[in-house]
Formats: sequence, structure tokens, C-alpha cells
Amino acid sequence: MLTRLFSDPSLLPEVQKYSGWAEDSEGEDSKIKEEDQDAQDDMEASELRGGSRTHSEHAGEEDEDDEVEEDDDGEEDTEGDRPKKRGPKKRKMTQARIERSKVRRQKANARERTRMHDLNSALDNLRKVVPCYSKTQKLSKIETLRLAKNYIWALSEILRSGKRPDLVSYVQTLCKGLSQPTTNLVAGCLQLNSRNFLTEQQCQEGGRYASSSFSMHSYPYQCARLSSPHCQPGSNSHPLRTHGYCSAYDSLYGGSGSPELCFL
DNA sequence: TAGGCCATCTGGTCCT
DNA sequence: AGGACCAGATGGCCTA
Repeated sequence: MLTRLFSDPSLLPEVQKYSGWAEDSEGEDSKIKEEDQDAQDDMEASELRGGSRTHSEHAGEEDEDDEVEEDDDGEEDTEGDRPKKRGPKKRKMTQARIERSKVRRQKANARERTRMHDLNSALDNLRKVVPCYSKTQKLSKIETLRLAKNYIWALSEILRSGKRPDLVSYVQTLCKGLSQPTTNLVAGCLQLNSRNFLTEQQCQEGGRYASSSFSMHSYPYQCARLSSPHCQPGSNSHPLRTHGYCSAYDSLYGGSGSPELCFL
């Protein structure tokens, strides 16, 4: 049905209003989906169909029975001599039921939007606490997750060993599995030329992980308690945001950061 | 212009 | 029954 909506040029301007998320969708929404919704019945009723019908199947019949209910067996019965399906009888799609169905769908859509926005804001918070936060050049969702994983791993490794890894290894670890643009971004953030630490990552087409001083065959996420006071999302002074490497060191070792390790 | 990323809608499933 | 979660589909935007 959505397919039909989008394929119908006359409906496109309306449909495009969806992109602005808001409760205002109520008004136009119902207008847009009006035709669609009457074909969209309760879930329980749809079970009788033995699968969802395609959009094109809907397209042919929806206009005529605006408030009527279609007979459930729909297309099968049109042929006449087929036995009726078993199971609970599909209730008639009265106008009231159609309205209820619409409202339910709109509410579900609103909830889904909210849920996705919550998810996105959580991702934004994550972007702020991984190295290389930039308001202008946001990491993609997938890259944010990858970098976060690498970052956790790198910090865990530092805690586990209790000593500083060499810088190149640290950056390598951060960039494992990241795309080239993100790798460059991380390198830029750390003020390190990417050519200095990109090794097999670029050379091996298939391999997602390059080798490094950190063994990547296992992920001993062992209670690395990094509840640093620095880690406050939204704080512009968050050292990890801009200093990455040296700041991680600072928070771990309590020092002011070795000059040779601070790149920014 | 192709491809990546994203927002949104939608229907299905599971849980309370 | 209704909400949360999920994955597929779709179209828009942006960039190389």
C-alpha cells in the first residue's frame, strides 16, 4: 500500500510531509492513508488471508468499497466455486472499525518515530564520548558503533596491561573495521597521518581487521571501570572528545598528559 | 549518476 | 488489546 502511495504522483506531496516528524501528521496523515487504511484490516482478520496481499492487489479493489467490508475471502471468493475458508469470520469493516484501525496505525507510527528518535539521541550521546567527536562531520551510526567498540577494547587493553601501548597500535585499534573516510577522520582527529598507521586494513580487501599489537581474537571486556568524571556527554570540555589518545591516558593515569602523546 | 546513509511507514512477532 | 521491538520497503539527500 505504501508502494502505491509513493507511486501515485498526486499523493507524493502529501507523503513527503512525513519527513518532518511531528504530531501534525494526524491531519494530513489520515487524508493520505484514507484509501489505504480501508484495505488494512485488523491483524486478526488478516490471518485469514494466509499472508499479506500485495500492494497491487489492493490497488484494483480499494476504491469501490470505501466503507464496506470486503468479504474476507476476497479474491478467492470472486471465483465462486471455492470452499469458504475456516476460522473465525472476519468482521465487517465498518466505518468505525476503519477509523479505529487508522488511529491505531497513526499511534503506532508516532511511537515508532519516538522510539527511533530516542535511539538516535542515544547514538548522539555515544558519538560524544568516543574519540573524534565532531558536530559538523558526524560519524554514521554504524561507524559510531564500530569506533565505540574499538575504543572500549583499546581502553580495556590499557587497563589490563597497565601500561601505555605505542601510539600507532592504539590508533590502529581504534580504526579497525572502520571505513576509509572514518579512518581518515580519526586520524585527523588524532593529528596523525593515516598513512602512518594504516597497514593491512587497506591492503587486505576481505579482512575486516588488521593485525596489531592488540590481539583481536577475543574481547576480554573485563570490568574496565572507566567512570571518569570526564565522561559527561554534552560537556564541551570532555577531553576524550578532542584529545582522544592523551586524554584517555590522562584519565587513566591521572597525569596531565605527556606532551609527546597530546596531539591537540 | 550510483551508492551510502537516513527517516519513515508498515506488518509481524513477542510480551505484559 | 496494546505496546515494544524488529526488519523490510521506500524515497530523499548528499557526495564522490
